[in-house]
Order: sequence, then structure tokens, then C-alpha cells
Amino acid sequence: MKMSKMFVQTLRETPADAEVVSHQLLIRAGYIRMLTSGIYSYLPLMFRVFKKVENIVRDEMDKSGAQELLMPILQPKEVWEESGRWEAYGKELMRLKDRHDREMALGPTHEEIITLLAKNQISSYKQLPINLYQVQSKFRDERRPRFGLLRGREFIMKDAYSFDVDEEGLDKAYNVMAQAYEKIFIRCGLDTKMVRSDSGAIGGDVSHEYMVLTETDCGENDVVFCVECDYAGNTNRAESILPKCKTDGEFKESNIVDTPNVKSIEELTKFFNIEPSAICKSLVYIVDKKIVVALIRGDLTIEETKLKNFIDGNEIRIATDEEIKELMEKSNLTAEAGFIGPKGIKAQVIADESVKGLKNFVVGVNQNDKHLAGANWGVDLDLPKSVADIRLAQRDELCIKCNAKLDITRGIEVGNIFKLGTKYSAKMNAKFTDEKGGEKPYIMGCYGIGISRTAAAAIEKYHDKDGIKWPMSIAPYHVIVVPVNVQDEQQWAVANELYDQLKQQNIEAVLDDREYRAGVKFKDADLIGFPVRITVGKTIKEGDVEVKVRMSGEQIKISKDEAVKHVVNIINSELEKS
RNA sequence: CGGGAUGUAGCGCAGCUUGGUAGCGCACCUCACUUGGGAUGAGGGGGUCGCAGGUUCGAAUCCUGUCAUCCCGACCA
Repeated sequence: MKMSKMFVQTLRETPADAEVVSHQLLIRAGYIRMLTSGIYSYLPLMFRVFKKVENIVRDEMDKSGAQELLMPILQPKEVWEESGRWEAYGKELMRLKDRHDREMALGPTHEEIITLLAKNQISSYKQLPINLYQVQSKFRDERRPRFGLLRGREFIMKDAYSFDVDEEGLDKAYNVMAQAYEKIFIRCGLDTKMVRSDSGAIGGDVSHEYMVLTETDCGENDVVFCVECDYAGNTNRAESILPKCKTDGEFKESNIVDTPNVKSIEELTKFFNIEPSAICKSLVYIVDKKIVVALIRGDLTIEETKLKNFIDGNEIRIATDEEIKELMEKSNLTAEAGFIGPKGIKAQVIADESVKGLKNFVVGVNQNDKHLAGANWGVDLDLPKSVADIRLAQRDELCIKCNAKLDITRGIEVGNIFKLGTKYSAKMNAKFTDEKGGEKPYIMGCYGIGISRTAAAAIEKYHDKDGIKWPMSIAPYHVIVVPVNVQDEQQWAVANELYDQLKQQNIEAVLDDREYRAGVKFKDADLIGFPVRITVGKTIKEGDVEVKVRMSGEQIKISKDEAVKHVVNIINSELEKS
């Protein structure tokens, strides 16, 4: 490919509305252009990267025994009503009408379609197990698309669906996918963590996400992981060993104490001269319009998703002062936030496990400007019936698996695997005949990889101030040959010669034949992220060219006759790693 | 959906307060000069100032509405 003919326009300035690095670089380096919010054209460089990722995905999927197919993007309402998701998927489902006013959806995922297909095609256990996948554009009408390719409304995804006769078969299929995923991401040059996760809208029992851990802040969820073993989880699910109480309270007897305007944990610790861990903190939440009081030790934090899940709620938020006032009136009590406690309150009370061990502690008693000090469960008040882990796991707490320290990083979810069970097959009456002649619903699993998101995640992971540093396996091209001065006959001739030789060796090469100054061409090469650059400049008079590796920054001078061999070696050894 | 901000050339922005011929930098085209890290000079093309109303002799500028985009939050995965 000649650079002068390539459909690419690099920008010197960062577009004002691109927030995260991958978005900025993809625009600046000429990979994508936005059509409208969350929807992008993928220009030739981007397309090549997608093909690379897709082909790795295809290769591993095929090796795992899965078969590729392609299902419709445009889907009639009826199929979605069958699964109940026409309602349940909510506004995120991109909907439209055809000329007959028939309601349709653009597929955000394909459980319904594949289940319907299986229902009509698979009638015997002899046809099972089977795993079918496709690579395709998906549509999700995100409330707030952002971060470029990391959260678009249209994006490219690989989605696979497994069908088995029983749970055992599903477990097997699930593990096969887990292994394939591991290989896929390694081949893409990405370190991922397999993280236990919530199943969310897709549903099912067991699910894992594959997260690329990044230092950059791209708004994705925090991941808690163990520094020693392989334990990892989303913050909304991760557990940790309960940190020990520093000291119990040292009150001689329990007493209701006047605590005028002493509300926060910090104020209480000063007032009583105690550790935060000797306080029982009470927080008021609104879960699906109902009031819920959550208790936790003063030095710890509530994880709202855990609380929400424990009581099987959908929506959770902290109560406003007015809502607290209302609660108090209903309970015939008078207290503002800061003086709330479990005793005598007319609301569901959930205690975190951490409060169980509290002794001689301080707690609100639902009277303004008063706290109960030296309280003990069973003596001064009862431990609530509902005790659960609703605590946010924090950095430096200890791993439940191996007792080592936990750490927290930002992560980008690039893949996920779900055990669906019969969630869709049962609802859609999709059954097969088993060995004994009985009818059974398929046991299903589904497995997604965000192709476009994986590419963006690679950039979040591998970039510097000058641009992208693609891993060799997913770079749009392997090498760029840059003649410093195209008017210098010798430089021009050698550059062309090297370029031709590289192509003969099946190396994906670009020749920067543009009549620009060297600086411009170097800047573009770095920005676009060619893994290897061969510079043909003045040193060609001594027969030498320069080879620079983008990822490592390594740079050597080498005879032009050995350059191609050297570069082919670099490229192949990188590709072999994947 | 709540809060905030912005829409002027492909990109980044000024002009708006105080209405009077639409500007600058980058990019693009031509010529000269230059060629190892985003040179320089000269010339040139490109805009219904987001859209629709209104006020006015006259609107990018003032008013009303509307649409779009971005940020924070909520939501979702």
C-alpha cells in the first residue's frame, strides 16, 4: 500500500469532544469518523484491525468446534415477545416500524433468533451438543453513548450460543469457551482477567466477564483482584475477608448520650474518642420505591448493587432528607440522617455481616442529637434478621481464596460468557427429544466478544503521547517504509526495493511515498501505530537503513541487505507469540 | 431522565457583551524554496454562522422555539 493513496487523514489536533485516549487517537490517526452519537464509520485502517481481531476470534472458535453462521439484524417484534424481552429489554432495544407498521427491532444480541432457529432445526439429542456463532454489527440504544468505540450504539460483536442436552454438557461447553477466550485475548496481545459477574439483562446463573485491566479511566467498572491468586470480581460482586475491628468501644455501660449535631462517622469518632469500627452506621435507601435501612460497621462502605440484589430489587438510591422524614413520621420517631438506627424503625432492615461482631458500639436511636453508646446485640437491641454481605470490597483487604492482598483497577469488559440454562428454550418452547423419547428444553449458554471494543481496549492499553502502539497481531499493517527524502534517488530506489521484498515475503507493508518532510512522516507513522518502521535516509550512502520497533522503542542501524530479513524475523517472532 | 455547556470552513477556535461587507491557525490547491521529528514565503479555493420563527432599514450577534453534540449524574453491560 502506498501511503499517498491510502484513505486516511491524520489530524494534528485532538477533537474537542473525544474524552478517552482510544477515542482521541482513533480520530486523530484516521481510523474512525463519527456519523452521529455512538455511531461511526470504520475507515480502511480500522477495518483491517477489525478483520485481524475477527480472524483470531474465528480461528479459535472454529478450533473449539463452533460453527459460524449469520443471522438477521432486523428482527420482528413477535420473537421478542415470545421471550418476554420486548418489554424487559426496555429502551435499549433499538426499535422501528416497517411500511406495514409492523414493529421490528435491530438486534442487540441474538438469543431469541438462535433459539427459534434451534427449535425448528434441532429435534433430536443426536444433533447435540452444538455451538453456533456469528460476527456482526449489534445495536443498543445506549442512554449515553460515550468513549468512542468503547460504548457505541452500533458496534461489532462475536456472539456464540451453545446447546446441550444437560447441565453437564453446558459446563463442558462453558469451559471450552473459557479456554478459547483465554487464547483469543492472548493472541490479541491483551492480558485479561476472568471476572465473576452479575448476569444482568441477559440472565442466567453463572457468568464471567473478561476484563482488560487499564490504568486509564474509561468509565468502566472497577475490578477487584487478588495480587497473588486468580480471584477477581466486579466491585459490585467481589468479596473480601472482613477487616478486623480495630477496637471495641470502651464504654462501661450502655447509655443514651446527648450528641448535639454530631452526625457523621468522623464527628462521632471525635466526640466519643473511638475508632470508626466501633460504630454501627445506618443508611436509608429507596429500593423500588420502598424504604430500606442498611447497617454497616462505621469504617466500611455499602455496595449498593449487592444490597439491591440481596432484596431482589431493581432500582436503588440513597433516600433524600424528606423521605427520611416521612419514614420517621410513619415510625412515630423523629430523627434526621445521622441519628437513624435500627431500633423501632418501621422498615426493612438489612445488616451487613460486619455489624454482627460489633460489641460495645455506638449506634443511632432515631432521636435527634442522641446516640446509644456501649450498645450490644441482644442486650440493648436485636440484631436484624437479614444479615448479608452488602459491603464494598476495598483495596488492601484480604482475598477470600488465598488471604493475600486485594487491589482495584479499572477494567474494560471485552468478553463475557453466560450459562443461560433453559431461560430462553423454556420460554420459547424450544425442545428436543432425548434418548428415552422424552421432550426437554435445550440447555443453553451464550458467549460474546466485543470486536470493536477489543480494538479500542488495545489502544487504551498500548499507546504513548505520540500515538498507538498496536500489538503485531492486530495492527493494520506490520511495517512502514519511510524514505526520508523521496527526491533523493538512492533513498527512493532502496525504499521501493525494501517495500517490494517485504511484500514478496507476505509482510503487510506500507510505503510512505508522500513528498512530505521526514518529521511529518515520522509523526504519522507513530500516530497510526505501525509496529515496525524502516527509515531510509542519509545513512543509505553507507548502505545502512534504520529499523525502529514502535512497542519497545528499540532502534537499530542495519545494512539494507539484511534489513528485510531482520524485519521479517521481528514480525514473525511477534506473530508466533500469539 | 436530571444538572451543566457548546453549535461559525474537514479539524481547532475568535467574533456575539455594544446589530452594519464573516475572520484566524491547521488541513486542502498552485508556485518557489526546503528534506532525520508536524519548515518557510507568495497566491488560491472552501461558510445558507445547527434549524425555524420573531424584533429591526439591517441579525452570526437580540428574543422565542427546536434539533444536535459533549460533560457530570442516574441507567445499562
